[in-house]
Amino acid sequence: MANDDAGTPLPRTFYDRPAPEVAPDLLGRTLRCTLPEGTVELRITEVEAYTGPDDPASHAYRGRTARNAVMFGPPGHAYVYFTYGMHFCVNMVCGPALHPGGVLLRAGQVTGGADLAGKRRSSSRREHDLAQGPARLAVALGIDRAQDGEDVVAGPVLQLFTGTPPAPELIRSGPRTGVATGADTPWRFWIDGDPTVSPYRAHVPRRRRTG
DNA sequence: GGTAAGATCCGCT
DNA sequence: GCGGATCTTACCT
Repeated sequence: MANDDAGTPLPRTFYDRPAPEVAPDLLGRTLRCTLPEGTVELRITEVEAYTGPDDPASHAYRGRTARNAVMFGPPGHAYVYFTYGMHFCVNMVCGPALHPGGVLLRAGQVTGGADLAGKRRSSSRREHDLAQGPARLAVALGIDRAQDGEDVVAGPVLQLFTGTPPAPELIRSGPRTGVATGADTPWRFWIDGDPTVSPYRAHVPRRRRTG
């Protein structure tokens, strides 16, 4: 479970910067989720940055609501939201004082508690897709709405450690996945060549079900 | 009070 | 490669 390579906890100041700056810095970090069921650890391999009023794709774009309130709070907390009627996604809240926003965790390599992660991800066939995609990552870690607002600096449920960041030349960036607006903004970051990175998909509006 | 669209995933073809 | 699942949120009247 506990990984000796996890390193030391990331301090609050790590998150107190604009999301697009924090996002690439999160690659290679170790995220640990400790629940009564057990502990799962993963190495972050793919992220996306979202900011505030200047970012039409961000949940914070239209101001504070009950759903996105955590994004407007102090940095270093988890913003967990429910989408598509069935999926949870996890963000790290960044520098809200000056730049309300967060970083969506899109994929990771499970490095600890793979048995438990695999149990939760029963449809997973291979190790590399245990946390390949934001909703899969949340399932593998056991994260749902109960973790919305969790402090990822103080813990005790979610904690981030220094881990082993990739060499700078392995960090790639490109347009964000599945967003309707601001798709030209290269705020998706991933580790080049990592098998756990999710495939890019452009946004496709879903047609209303014809009655 | 009604409705359209969504920071997605899975199974089937 | 394509379409269905499933429900919350936010915007419109």
